Amino acid sequence: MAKVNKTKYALLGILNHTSGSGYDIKKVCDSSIGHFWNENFGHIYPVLQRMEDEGLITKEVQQNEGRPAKNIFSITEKGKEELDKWLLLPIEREPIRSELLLKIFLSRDVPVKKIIERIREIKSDSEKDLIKYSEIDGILRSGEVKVDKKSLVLWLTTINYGKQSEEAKIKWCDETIKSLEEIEDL
Amino acid sequence: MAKVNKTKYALLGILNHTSGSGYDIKKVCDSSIGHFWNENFGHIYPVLQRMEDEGLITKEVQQNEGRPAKNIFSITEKGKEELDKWLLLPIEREPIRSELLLKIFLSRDVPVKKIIERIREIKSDSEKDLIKYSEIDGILRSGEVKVDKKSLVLWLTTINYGKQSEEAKIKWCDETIKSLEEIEDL
DNA sequence: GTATCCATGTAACCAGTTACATGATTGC
DNA sequence: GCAATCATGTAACTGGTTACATGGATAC
Repeated sequence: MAKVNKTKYALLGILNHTSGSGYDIKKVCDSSIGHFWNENFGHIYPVLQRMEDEGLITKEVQQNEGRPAKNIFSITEKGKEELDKWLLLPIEREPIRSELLLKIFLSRDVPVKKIIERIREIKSDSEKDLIKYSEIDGILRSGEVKVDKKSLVLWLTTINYGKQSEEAKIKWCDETIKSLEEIEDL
Repeated sequence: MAKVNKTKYALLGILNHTSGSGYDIKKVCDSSIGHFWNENFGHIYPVLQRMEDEGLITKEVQQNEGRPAKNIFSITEKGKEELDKWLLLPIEREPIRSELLLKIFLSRDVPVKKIIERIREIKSDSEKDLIKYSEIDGILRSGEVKVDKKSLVLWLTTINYGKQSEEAKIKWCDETIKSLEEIEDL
């Protein structure tokens, strides 16, 4: 079984929400879903092209004064069907690759002090992320963002996922530093 | 900046612990570090070849009666240096791509009941994983596995990471199911 | 007699990344 | 004057996956 192109579904899903250009999609990826999804232009444009060829989306050129023309893409019925089908498919357990855990696992010959330093950095990053999540949560709950109730709930759950993950990571950092300090003389 | 080949360092790290064949390495990947790292033969063999060419490892053919010959690889001084250098480098924040969160985020048109079903599956998977982690933890603590004290502590922290993550995920599932039940009529 | 393990490797393929090219406009 | 934003795209590349090929040994 060949690897599924998930970019396709991500773009389809974003266009299902609002029609837009490749550039617009990239903005959504960087802002709204940046905490769990990323895309880059080098992939977005060719995939949009392919999707148009497959009839999943349609292109409409929009002229703008003083600005470059935009290719506005919209999802078709066929595209909508394909998206819905994918959304109902079980979530694939993708193989994990954690550089952090690999490094820890292999750090027998690294001085314990250095490892602790590294973990402290990780913890500090997580703390910053946690604050960011709280901020996004606040913005979403403030009502500033115009969005239907159901989507709002769904979006909040993705933020909550981030929060839970970071909290767990911080707890792990604390516990790890503690056990490392106990063997610091080794 | 080109993407770094992490397989290289994973293999180097494993060989730094014990010399062995590609087949042996694959076994380590599937068992000891399977919960946070994966490799496949189609990548292991060519990378080992390349590493030998670069002088990071050496090959020795080992003949065995009644079994296929094995290529036993050992890390060289140069390889050890490169590994140590990498281990001290800050951990790269790799872009995350969570199919779970993407699907949730895009599920506006999916019936809430279906989403809840899906989350229950996720929760059940996490519960199973949690049990597995506890089992591995037990084995490591039992003293059955022959390993130096420092490595043992490091390995236990990777297991603990898994535990914390799964616990956080379970908590998220519960909270998510609860908020979805509140909007089930939408 | 059949499945699994041992053991190595190649070929085809695809997803995704980075760098480059182009050029106008707006804000500081 | 400079940086950032708007906007689209291509080319080169690499990392990693899957499928295929081979074949003996062992366990049930």
